[in-house]
Amino acid sequence: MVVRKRLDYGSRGHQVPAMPRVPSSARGKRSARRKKDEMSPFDLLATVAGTLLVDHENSSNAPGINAAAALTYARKRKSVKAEKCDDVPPLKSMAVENCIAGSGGVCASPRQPNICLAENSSTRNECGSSRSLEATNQVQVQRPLDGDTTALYSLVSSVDLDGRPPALVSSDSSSGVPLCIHDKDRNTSHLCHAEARHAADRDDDENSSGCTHPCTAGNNKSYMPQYAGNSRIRKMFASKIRKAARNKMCGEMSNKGSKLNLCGKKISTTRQRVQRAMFKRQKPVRRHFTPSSAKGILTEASGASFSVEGQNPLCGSEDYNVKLRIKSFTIPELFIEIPENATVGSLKRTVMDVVTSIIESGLRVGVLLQGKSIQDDNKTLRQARICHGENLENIDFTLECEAGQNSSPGVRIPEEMDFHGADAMKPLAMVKCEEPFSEAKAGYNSQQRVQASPHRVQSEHGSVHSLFETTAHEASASSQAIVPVASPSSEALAIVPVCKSKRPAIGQRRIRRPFSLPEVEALVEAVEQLGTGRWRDVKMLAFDNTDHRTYVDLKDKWKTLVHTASISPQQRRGEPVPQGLLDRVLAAQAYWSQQQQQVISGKASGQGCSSSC
DNA sequence: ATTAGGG
DNA sequence: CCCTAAT
Repeated sequence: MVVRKRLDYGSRGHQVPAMPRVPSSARGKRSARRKKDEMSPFDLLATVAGTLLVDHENSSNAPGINAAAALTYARKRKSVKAEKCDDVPPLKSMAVENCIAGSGGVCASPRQPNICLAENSSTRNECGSSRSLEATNQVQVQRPLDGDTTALYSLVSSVDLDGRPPALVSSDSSSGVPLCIHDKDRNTSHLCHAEARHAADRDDDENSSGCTHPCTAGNNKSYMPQYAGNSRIRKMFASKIRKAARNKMCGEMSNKGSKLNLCGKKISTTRQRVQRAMFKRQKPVRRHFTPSSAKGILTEASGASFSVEGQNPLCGSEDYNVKLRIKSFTIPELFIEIPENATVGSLKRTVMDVVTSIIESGLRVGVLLQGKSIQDDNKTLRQARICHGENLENIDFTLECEAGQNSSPGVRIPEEMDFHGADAMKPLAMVKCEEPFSEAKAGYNSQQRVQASPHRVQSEHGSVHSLFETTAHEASASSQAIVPVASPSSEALAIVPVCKSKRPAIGQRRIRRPFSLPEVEALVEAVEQLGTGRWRDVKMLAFDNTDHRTYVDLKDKWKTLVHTASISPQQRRGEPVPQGLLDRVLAAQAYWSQQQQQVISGKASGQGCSSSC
């Protein structure tokens, strides 16, 4: 293979340095060595002390870190990440919980997982009245009570969570507290309460080792600083969260329909920052993987949930027939991304498509009693303790995804969206992230949302980022944008707050985006010209317009390409890369590494680059 | 902000 | 892809 020699570097006038920057191989190695071998007793002490300090300072808000954990960190510093569980704020774990359609699926969340099952609406009143957007449907339900005469009327005790805003977003940039809207006129507050409890319960159910602190919700502000104060901990925390999220989203959900609540997708702020920065310094585009025009308006449909509106006073009766009426049934929350120039008609169609996809994916109703999901469908109501005399303060109904994840075509997770891709113009449903329920519990000022004007439509160019930011769990910040969503009867459900968070969300792994062949080709070509070690230039040369490929990504990709090229074809995985390309990779790698060697040797001998110049 | 490397 | 040390 002939390695392409220095060529004309085009407009940029790049000169391939005869002496490429010395890749101080020693640099990395040194650091690595240090990391592993130089941990001194001081490190341990410092670690412990620091951890304890942090713990102490935030003990009231973040019960997560404890002395034991600190010790653990100290002992296994290298695996601190794994230990971070304790630091996982309930908020994080919650967010994770609510994803329904795993990756690629739609995460809808019945923010108000309550259905108002009303028995002739005689007893119930407020519950559905406010939010019912859809037609009222009468449903006859037979409820065999296991031969027991226990009445079902207690079902009513369920929740009236309607007051809850579809999106728990704080509009106050100063507070990182997710809000639960309290509707003054309706006692929606308990909704938050109930959900917070659910969170806790779920935590327990899932053995989230020690990560059960849903109650810290009451004080987000105080709890956030904890992470801000210690970047290391924060990162570990983020990492932990990410992993938990990943596991939950992909694992849990596929098996048993998970709650249709929200999908906790967070975004790596750091990355965002980086990418944004790169965006700024964009230079003339050389490649065209990404049409830069595909920006769109992000719209969020309202979440769905219902409340049991009625109850069946069958107590003591032998009549097992229960007449229930679901007064309100809306689809779960979802995000839709659609070009600004799309027509209203297309918007409607898009919404319809998304809704359809959700429905087609299969939905089923889940029942939560005391925050715990009742999985066994064969249980009688009595066995499930859904009967008179039991603690029925909170029975929630949720929409659960019947099918596995990928069941919602065209729906993607926000982070994953490639706005530049060929399909960029296709409207996509997006996952909406919500704040942890537990957070909702904390009293917050509902006014914020109420004040929001229902006709604001976010359409600025930064919408993409905004959306991402919105989905970030850290939704602490921000301004909200309210997007009107088709809502016949107006009222709250129609208003979806979109939060724009300035603060980067911590820890959200980017979605995997395998390099396409054209991208690989572009990379190879660029490296052939520029060499290894000049990733920023490579980025500018071949991926300047591709936001999601950072120079680090390119470097990593090159690394994998080199590796791929050096192993047998049988061992290769993923989309096969043409051997020809791989050959070029090896050739370029060999050439440039040689160049670097020369530079190094030149330096070492103090000869400058005489040998190669 | 970049680069190099380990994970 | 992520995380980090060293530049």
